[in-house]
Amino acid sequence: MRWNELESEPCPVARAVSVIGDRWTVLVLRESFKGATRFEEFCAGLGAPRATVASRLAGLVEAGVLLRRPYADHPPRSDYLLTDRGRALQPVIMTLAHWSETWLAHPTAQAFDRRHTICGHRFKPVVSCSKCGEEIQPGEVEYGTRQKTAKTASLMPGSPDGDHP
Amino acid sequence: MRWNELESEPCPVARAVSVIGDRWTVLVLRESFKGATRFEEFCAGLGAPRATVASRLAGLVEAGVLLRRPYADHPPRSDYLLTDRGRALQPVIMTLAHWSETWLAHPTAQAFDRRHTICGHRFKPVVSCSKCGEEIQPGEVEYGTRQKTAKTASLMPGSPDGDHP
DNA sequence: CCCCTGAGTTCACTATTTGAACTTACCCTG
DNA sequence: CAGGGTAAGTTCAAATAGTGAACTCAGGGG
Repeated sequence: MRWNELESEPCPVARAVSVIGDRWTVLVLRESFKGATRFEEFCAGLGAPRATVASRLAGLVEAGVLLRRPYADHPPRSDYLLTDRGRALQPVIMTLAHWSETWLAHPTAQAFDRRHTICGHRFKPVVSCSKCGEEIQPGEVEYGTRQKTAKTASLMPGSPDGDHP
Repeated sequence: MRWNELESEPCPVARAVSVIGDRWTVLVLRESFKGATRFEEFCAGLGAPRATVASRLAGLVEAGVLLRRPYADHPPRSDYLLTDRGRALQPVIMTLAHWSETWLAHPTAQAFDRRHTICGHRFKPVVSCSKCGEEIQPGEVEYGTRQKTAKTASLMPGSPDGDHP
């Protein structure tokens, strides 16, 4: 199965992956959320080859996540803005960044400095259940269809490395 | 920049991407959360070439997201269990699936059937601020360092496709 | 005129993915 | 005990994608 066939899969995760399941694509989105709009800004923030940046931007535009808006003719210039669909990815990036800060500690790490503009604070994204309102703890989610739930290594001796916070 | 250099970047998103920023890796995790533990289960659920599955499983084990546990010698057999670090990725997969269900409607789509085992209901993952407790709306997050916030296409005329729910 | 910026494209190389077949080792059935 | 099945991978050639550097337009400035 080639990955461009993923977009016609019934599973929502597979279709999401067909849009943003690529290393550079996620980083392009990060730059977008941090305020980048122009080709050169994306190139500078990413350190990826220009051709790669161009192809990822084009893909995100095609997927309706970014909007390419010409802002000058003649030297034809465009910038790239998040659409509603793109902005809706913010929870994904936030939870991903939070996971990384929590579980991938690193000498030169620097937190992402996310601030909630309503209350003005730095925050952690808390994920809760839309039905009961309780915060969802790892292991409290069950995936239907198949009967079994995720099997985990909780009672394993000496799990290598899996022990940060 | 080659992507294996990403793991030593200061940005948490970049380091997260170095671990799970790959199409098949995310789908391997999906299978894990759905209960897969054995090599053949991953192969069957993914439709990816066996070599790719093997390499992604090895990568996730190396990253401490999965634990490879031998369960038989002689025909040497192992299975793959989520570690704490792996289970902590659940919010990422949930918000990703939710984004896809909301914004990538598709004829053959079928919802992921996530159920909160505490209250027993199907739910949507709601992301809120750990400081004020309010649900975070798109556009209410500001990324420090750079002054500007994400620029978006909210007041653009005729945004192509970016208008689903 | 010469160099600079912005937004890409082109090109030669390298690395990774794919799909199919092969391996190893045990179990089961007839 | 030959033949088939299962599990967990490896191996290999061919196709595909990513990399880094250089190049292209179209102006602008000095």
